[in-house]
This record gives sequence, C-alpha cells and structure tokens, in this order.
Amino acid sequence: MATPANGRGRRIEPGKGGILLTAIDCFTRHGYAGTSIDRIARAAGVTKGALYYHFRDKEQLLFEAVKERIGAFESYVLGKVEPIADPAKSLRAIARICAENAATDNHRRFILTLMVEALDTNVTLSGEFREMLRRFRSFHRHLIRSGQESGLFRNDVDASAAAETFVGGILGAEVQFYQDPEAIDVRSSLETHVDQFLAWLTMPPDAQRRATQSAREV
Amino acid sequence: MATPANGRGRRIEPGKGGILLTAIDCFTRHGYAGTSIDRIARAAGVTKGALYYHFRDKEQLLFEAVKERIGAFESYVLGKVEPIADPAKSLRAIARICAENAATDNHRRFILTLMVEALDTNVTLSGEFREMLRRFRSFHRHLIRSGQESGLFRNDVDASAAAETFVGGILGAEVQFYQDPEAIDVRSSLETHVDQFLAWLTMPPDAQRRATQSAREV
Amino acid sequence: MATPANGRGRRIEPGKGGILLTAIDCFTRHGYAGTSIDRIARAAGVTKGALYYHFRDKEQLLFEAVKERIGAFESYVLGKVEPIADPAKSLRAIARICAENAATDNHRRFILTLMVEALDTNVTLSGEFREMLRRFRSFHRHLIRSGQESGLFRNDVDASAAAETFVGGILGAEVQFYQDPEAIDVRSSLETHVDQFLAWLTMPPDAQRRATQSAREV
Amino acid sequence: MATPANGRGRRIEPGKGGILLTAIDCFTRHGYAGTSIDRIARAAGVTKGALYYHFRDKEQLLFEAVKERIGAFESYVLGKVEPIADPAKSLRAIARICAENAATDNHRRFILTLMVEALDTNVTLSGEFREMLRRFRSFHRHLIRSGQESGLFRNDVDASAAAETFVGGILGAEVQFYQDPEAIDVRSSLETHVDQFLAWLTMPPDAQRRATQSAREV
DNA sequence: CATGAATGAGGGTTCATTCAT
DNA sequence: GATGAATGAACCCTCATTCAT
Repeated sequence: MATPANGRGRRIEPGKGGILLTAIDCFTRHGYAGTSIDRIARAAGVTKGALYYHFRDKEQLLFEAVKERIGAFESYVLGKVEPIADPAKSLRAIARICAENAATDNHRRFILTLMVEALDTNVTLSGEFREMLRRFRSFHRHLIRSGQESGLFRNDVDASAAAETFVGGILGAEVQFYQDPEAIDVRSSLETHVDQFLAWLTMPPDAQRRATQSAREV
Repeated sequence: MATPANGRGRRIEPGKGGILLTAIDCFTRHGYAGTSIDRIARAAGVTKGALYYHFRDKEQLLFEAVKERIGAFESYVLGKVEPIADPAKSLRAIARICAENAATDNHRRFILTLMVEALDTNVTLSGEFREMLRRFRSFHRHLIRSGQESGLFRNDVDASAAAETFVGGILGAEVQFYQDPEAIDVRSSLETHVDQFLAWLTMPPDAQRRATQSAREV
Repeated sequence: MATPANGRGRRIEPGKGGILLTAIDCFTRHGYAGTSIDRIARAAGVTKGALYYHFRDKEQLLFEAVKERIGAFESYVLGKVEPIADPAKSLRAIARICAENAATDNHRRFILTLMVEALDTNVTLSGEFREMLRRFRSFHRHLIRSGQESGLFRNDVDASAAAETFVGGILGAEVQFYQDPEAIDVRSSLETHVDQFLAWLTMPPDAQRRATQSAREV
Repeated sequence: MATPANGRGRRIEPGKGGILLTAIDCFTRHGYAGTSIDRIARAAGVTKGALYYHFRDKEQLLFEAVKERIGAFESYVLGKVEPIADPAKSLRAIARICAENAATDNHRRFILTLMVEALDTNVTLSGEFREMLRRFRSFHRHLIRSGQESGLFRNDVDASAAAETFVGGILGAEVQFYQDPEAIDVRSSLETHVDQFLAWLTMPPDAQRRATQSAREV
C-alpha cells in the first residue's frame, strides 16, 4: 500500500502535500492565471472537491505554494552558506546555488515568474515576495558588512547598495536565462557576475579611484 | 471640439492609435491575462466591436503593443547613445535612460512584466522578447568591444559575457524596483551598477590579478 | 417528487440524457446553427455550465445526438424487418416505418435536416451521415439480392442501382413532406413508391422489354 | 474598360448583379448561416456599405438569390422540355437536366440545401420553396396526364401521386449524390429512376395486376 | 454610390466555486 | 474525507447593421 505512481512514473502523493507539489508544478509551467483548478486536480489525481477540502480557494493554494517554495529555498541557502566563514566564498556559493537551481529544477523559476505575475495582480502575494526580496538583500548586506569588518572588502562602498547590485545581477541573469536558455549559460554568467562583483569589492582604493575618475567624466 | 478627456484626466485618442495606447496601459497595470477586452474598450471609450475592427484578436493587440513599445524604446536609446563617442559614457547613459524610464513612465515595466508572463504562455511573443534581449546584449557587446579596441577597457574579459552581466544588472535592478519601489531607488541602484561595472572593466591588470586571486580561493 | 414538467407539458429529464433529448428536439426544430447553447440549456431547465459539464462543446453534443438517433432508428428498423422472411414485405415495412416516423415524431426529420446542413458545414459529421446512408443502401441491396435469388424479383437489374432508387424515393418523399405537409401525404406517397418499385422488380421480363423499348426511344 | 477579373481569374461583375452571383456562390458553399455579409462583400470585391446600398438586409439578399436561381432553373427546364412532344421523353429529359446540373454546377445544390435550411428557420423563404416544389410537381402531373390521355401511359394511376414519386426520386437521388459523390453516380442513378418509373407507367394492366398482387400480401 | 469606422446584441466557452450525497 | 453534478459570472469573439463623410 505504498503511494501509487501514475502512468508517467511520477509519484503521486495523495493528500494536501501532494496537491501542493502538483500545484507548484502547474503554476511553474503555466503561470497562475494559466493554471485552472481543474488542471491541478487532474494532475494530482484527485477531484476538485478534494482540493477544496484542503484549500479554501485558488489564492490560498497559491499562497501556500509560494510560502513552501520560498521557505525551502531560504533554508537550503542558509544550510549551505552558514558553515562558510569567508564572505567572498559565501557570495560565490549563493550564486552557484542559484545557477544550479535555474539550470536544474524549477524552484526559482516558479518564484520569479509568479513574483512578476503577482506584481500586476495580487497585492497580498506581492507583499510576500517583497519581504522575501528584502530578506535576501538583507542577508547579503550582512555578508558584505562582515567582509568589510574583517578587512576583506573595501570600506568605501555602501553595503546596502552593494547588496542591491549583487541580488540584481542574480535576478537579471536568471531572467535572461529563462528567456533564452540557448543563448545564456547561467552558470558561467553568474560566475562572471561574482567575479566582477568581488573584483570591485576587493579592489585596492587607489586603483578604484583611478578607475572611476576616468569613467565619471560624463 | 478637442479630443475629450476621460475621468482620470488622461486624454482619449480615438481610433486605432488610441486603443493601442490604452491597451499598453492596461496590460502594464494588470498583465495580459488580467486585462479583459472589455476593460480596454471601456478605458479607451469605445465598444468591443471597434476594438475588433482594428485588431484581429486579443493576441494581435498584445503583439502590436509590444512591438510598438520595443521599437520606441530601442530607437530612443539609439538616438540618445549614438552621438556619444565614449563607450563608458554610453553605458552610463543607457543605465540612466532605463532608470529614468522605470521611475517615470511605464514603458520598460510593460516590456518586463509581459516578457515574464509570456514565458509560460506565449511562444511566439516570447520569441519576440528573446530577439529584443539579444539585440540589447549585442548592442552592449559592440560598445564594450569598441572600448577594448580603443584601450579604454581591459582586453582580458569576454565582451559577450560582460554584456550579459551588464544587461542582467539592469534587468535585476528594474525587477527589484518594480517589486519594492519604496525600498529601492532605481537611479542610484543603477548608478552603483555602472560604477561597479566600469570599475571592473577599467581596472589595471595588476590590481585585477590581485583581486581575483584572493576571491577565487573557493 | 416526480420529474417536473416544463411549460409546454413535456417532461424534463435531468442529467445528461435529458439534455441530449432536449438538444435533439431543438436541433430538429431550428437546425444546428439556429440552436444556441443557451436555448438548449433553457429548454432543458439547466444552466449552460451543466451542459458543458456533460458535453465538451456544441459539436460533441450534436455528434452524440446524431449517433443516438441514427442508432435508434437503425436498430428499430432491424428489429421490425429481420423477422420478415419475404423481401418484398420487408421493403414495404421499411417504407411504412419511415412514413410513420415522418408523420408522427421528429426522428427522421432530425436526421435529414441535419444531414443537409452538415453538407456545407461539418466534414466529420457529414462522414457519419455518409456511412449511415451507405449502410442503409447496403441493407436494401441485400434484401433485393435475396429476393432475386429466391426468384421473387427479376434478375436483370443491378441490386445496387435498385437500392439507390429505393432509398432515393424514400428520402425524396420525406423532403417533400417536410417541405409541404399539407400537400403531401407521406404514407400514401411512400406506398405508391413501394408499389411502383415492386411492380418494376416483379415485372415479367417480356412486359419489361416492351415497356423500356417504347420509353428508350429518346 | 471591360469588367475587371480578380486574381483567380473569375470575373467580378460589379454592381447588384455581381454581388448576387457571389452571394449565391457563398450560400451554396457555406449555407445561409455560415455565410457572413463580410464574406460576400469580400468575395464580391465590394465593401459592406455597397452591399447594403443594393440590398436591404441579408435576408433580402437570400430572397433575391433564391428567386434568381429558381427562375433560371425553371425557365431552363421549360425551354428544353417544351419543344418535346413525347411525355416519356420529356420526363427523361428533365431527369437528365437535373443529373447534369448536380454533377456539373451548383445550381440545384444551392436550391436543395437552402430549402432544407430554410425549413427550420425562415417561414417566408420556405413558402417560396414550397411553391417551387408545387410548380415542379404540377408540371410533371400535366406531363403524365397528357401521356395518359394519349394512351402512352396507363390510366389506372393517379397522376398526382405519380408526379410525387417522380419528383421524390429526383430529389432523393440528388441528396444521396451530394452526400456521397464518390459512391453515387447521379446520372446513372437518375436514369435507373426514369427507367423504373416509365416501366411502371407503361406497364400493361394485366402484368401490373399480377405484380402488385404478389407484393401486396403483407 | 461607396467607404471606413463603429455598434451592440448574442454566441460559444471557461472556470472558480458550491453543495447534496 | 471525497465525489459528481451544477452554477453563474466573466471572457473572447462574430456579425448584421448603421452612419457620417
């Protein structure tokens, strides 16, 4: 009496958890508006009634899906990065996780596409994503600041602004990759991003001064 | 006898052009799926029939809107950047245009949100956006390469990869701003992005060597 | 607690079967294009949603209606005719069934009108009707051939061609009746048709020879 | 300045007549409900406005089309048959005309399909077709009666009933042909019909008596 | 005479949601 | 817990028709 498997070999977990996973899968592939309750129910191998027994409505299903995914991602990152002492290595690890994630499974794509869709659509959900991004930036800000305190990173840059650009670079690489997976190699793209970011952060002040001087003359 | 203004004070231009502008506005605010034909028609002050007189279906309306907007953005950027001789100043100008655009009107937001929505939804349209991004990267690649040839930028970085990170940084800053306009200041965010990018690109080789050495030890 | 009756006194059977019967009725009276889903739903006492729960779309509703009706007619004819040994009596029985059907209920009219409407409209459905007519002709061909083998019918006519004219006569009588029920008495019209057909089939060869001789001189 | 020809080489006659011919063509191919005013206008190479200038509405267009076609057919038949003295040859000629018409152009198909479509739809138009069929039967009744008076046809059959079966046979053959042109050869089918009809009409009374006797025992 | 633009009613279809069993 | 049937609102789209120019 193990959990049955459907025709295509994917395991169908019954009950609330299974429905949630199926919903995540559907939302990732077709977006929120493009996913009907019927489709989720059919894909999960349950009836619509069962679905409505577990979730109040479609929106709540989305909420729980989003929360599950955000939580899973964050705790995964934390688990991987926390043991690392060196901030530079931590940043590199995060970028690598994101690249791996984008190239391999759909977890981050789910988050990113739904985030943009919610932008125009769902205020509450959008708030959830906003908090997530704030936490993400805050996490990097702490990393960067600790790098500055330990003398690894230069002190003359604002940690907040640096965190913003770092997170932005990750998001932008992902967007470009999802949009054009044939032209973009996320892994190397994100590696370049980190290289560039760390080069800038670890740059000796004098070299930096010379560099910006020549560039700022606009 | 002037063209009348609607309740929210925006002028209603009748005819195909007016409908298109209204549609862009609606799509920007509510996404494609979230915008009903009825809504566009009402906002444009015409009936659904009129809308279908000018556009074959909702998708074609979207297509024309997207093409209009992409074309307008690209020619605007070209017009502003082409007269500039210095590649570094060009990059800075582009970032400034994008920041201005994001903070002021909805043109880039329209493109970005619809691009992500089309990802899971509309293959043809997604192709359009893919081409747009390729052109955008290509444009930057040429800028960077010309900087390298003139000795302004270091020669030991791949222009393609650099273009990718530059474009990614812009997209990422925009996404973060749209998601959380109160926490993010696009203008300064993008300025930091350019600073960092140019610092990296104009870095003297020796400083660069030291920087990456310390960072690569992962 | 019995099933309720609608305004016109016809009993409304709920569920899929009831909808199908109502649909047949509507299609018969107003044709396919002239019958809106709304009309069927209203006549069946359900909402459009219920209708779409049971049938994929309007066309499938038509398909099931047609199949039901064709099947019912064919099995009815078979049930009545098979016990009859004499081919001549069988032909007469078929004509009588069709006449009765045309004069009494709408079953054959449904088939005939939709068949003609599908001609210019629905290739797949038209194929269904084509097969039905082929089966009908084939059925008669077998009857006629068996009459020939038992010596009842003359042997110098092609059974296929005879089946064609017999079926044609039935269809033509029906068309004329539906078009002008006041001027046409289907029952006697079809009786004349059978009389004439059997007279020709059972004609002694010599009389036949004389008859055609005089007629063929064109 | 001759009338221009369109791309596919079919001549477009401008003005009312050209529109009418185009309409007939469209109605024949797609039925009344399946033909939009737009389609007719485009096919005729005029705008909808022009069409509404010449015809009050779609129904009137149909009316004029039907009248034109019925009139053309009737005067064609009259012109061919009136010179013929022999009623048997006349009947044969009519059948031949109908077969030729069905196999060659769309004139009779137009009449037949629209007749059936109007049955469920358009009372007035249906009246037009009813009158047409009455005239057609009446025409044959006269032919048959004159054959009876001249001793060619037997006198013991009702001319009206005979006309009914004759016309019915023609209609039935046409229906079968339109439904299944690959299986049905209208020309030979109608020839068999006439053979059979004349055989019956010219049958010597004694043979006829024997024939029906054996058949009537049902 | 003819056109291009626009209307508005209605049609087919989808879908989140409810509810008796 | 779960199901099948049903609802009703909304959506995209078509089409006969009108009208100023």
